[in-house]
Amino acid sequence: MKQSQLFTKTRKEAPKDEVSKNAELLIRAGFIHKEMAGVYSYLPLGLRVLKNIERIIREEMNALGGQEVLLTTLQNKESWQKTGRFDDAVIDNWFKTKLKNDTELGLANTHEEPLSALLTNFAKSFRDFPLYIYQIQTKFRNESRAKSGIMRGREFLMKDLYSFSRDQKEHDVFYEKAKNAYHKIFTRVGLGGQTYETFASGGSFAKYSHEFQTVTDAGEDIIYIDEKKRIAVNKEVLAPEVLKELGLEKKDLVEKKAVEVGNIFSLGTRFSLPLGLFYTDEKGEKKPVIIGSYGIGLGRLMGTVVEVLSDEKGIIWPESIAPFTVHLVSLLGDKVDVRTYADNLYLKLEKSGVSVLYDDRDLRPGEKFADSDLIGIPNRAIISERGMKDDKIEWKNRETGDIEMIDEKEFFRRVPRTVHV
RNA sequence: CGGGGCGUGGUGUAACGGUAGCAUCCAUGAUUUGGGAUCAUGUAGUCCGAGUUCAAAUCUCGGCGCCCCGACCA
Repeated sequence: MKQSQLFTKTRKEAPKDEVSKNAELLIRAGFIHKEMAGVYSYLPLGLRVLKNIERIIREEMNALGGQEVLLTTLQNKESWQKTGRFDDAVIDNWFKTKLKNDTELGLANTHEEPLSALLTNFAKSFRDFPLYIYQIQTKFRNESRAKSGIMRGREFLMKDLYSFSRDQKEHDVFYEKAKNAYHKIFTRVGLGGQTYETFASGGSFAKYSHEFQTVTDAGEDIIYIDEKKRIAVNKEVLAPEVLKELGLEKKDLVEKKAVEVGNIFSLGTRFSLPLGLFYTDEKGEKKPVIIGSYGIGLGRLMGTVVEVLSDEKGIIWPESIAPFTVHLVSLLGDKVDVRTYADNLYLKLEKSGVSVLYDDRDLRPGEKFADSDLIGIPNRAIISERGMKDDKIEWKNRETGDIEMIDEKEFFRRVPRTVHV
């Protein structure tokens, strides 16, 4: 894409109504626009990042055997009444609305009930299970206090996977697989080193749930990390008997602030019983389905990457989710041949499928570099008179700042051709 | 939901109760071109509603909005 055609602009100054680093940088660089507290629009650059995150998650969910669906945003209250969760006293952050005839509806808050109820139409035999069903869909939660930019909003994109197993053992095996898939996802988006599998409160059907916590001061949670074992315990369950059970010792634990980028938990028969999700086994016996749920907030994940991977100049995207993998920057001056060469190089890159943002704007170098640092594309290729006199392209790494002068052949060897939006 | 702070051009900021200023962005022109250039000209603003006052961006009350701390977070 040509940068001259990008409708967004960068800003030199941070918006006064944002304090969090993720919102500040993402707004300054033109990735997102704040519509109201806790509600953000994704602009071209931001949407590309979101789509890349989505692609990685989708790949891992499919590898788990997940089937993708898209459930509705408007929700019938019937199934929620069966589980007792339509009551505001039970879930206090519902957005609710009404049909013209006064029928009450819920706006998508989560989907255990609708999906379980839906499944009763299809899955009835032991032969139909296990099932792993997921979606990437907008959730609405009436948070009493939105905060931290895109990390805690009232409207946000979420991947939610639900597992439907025939018994606890089958559930447990999948649960472990899902854990591994989650580790892969966080590693692939560049947060592997800072993200810990964390024991948290499990609710009524399991002793623990598992959170994936990324260490950052922007986090809301306090976790205790055993760095050697690479696991952590959420403060909410920290107790001597818990540590003993998990084989951890207090002296090995380090307290850190962290943000919950994902969570998985076992729901047992909490939803299958009231909603009538049963199957008939080999012997003709009717049994309740064991359910698990597995969530990742995409916007929160994107915000966390910005919190963790940025410097004083701007964002430093990992290649896997960067809006583009290469930022081609031409320093025009009045040299026509620089423009011609850069234009041609851009066309060649596009043709060979490289995800490239071409800064073809007629601006001074300082402004172009500042924008490039802010936007944070991992690889920068600078075309200038200086390089062209030796037939070289300047290849700069956003993270390290390292610069190499390389020829076009080497340049084409280096440009990433990863699957990318 | 409790507490605190704050609302001034698109953005960021100033103005004792007394002429709403600066910077940036945007538009036009000129000079510039390796780290957010310079000059000139132009466009554009006091969140909403009441009240006090000769006079309100400024004081009072109400509303709306935003941020932060805490509570909450299926």
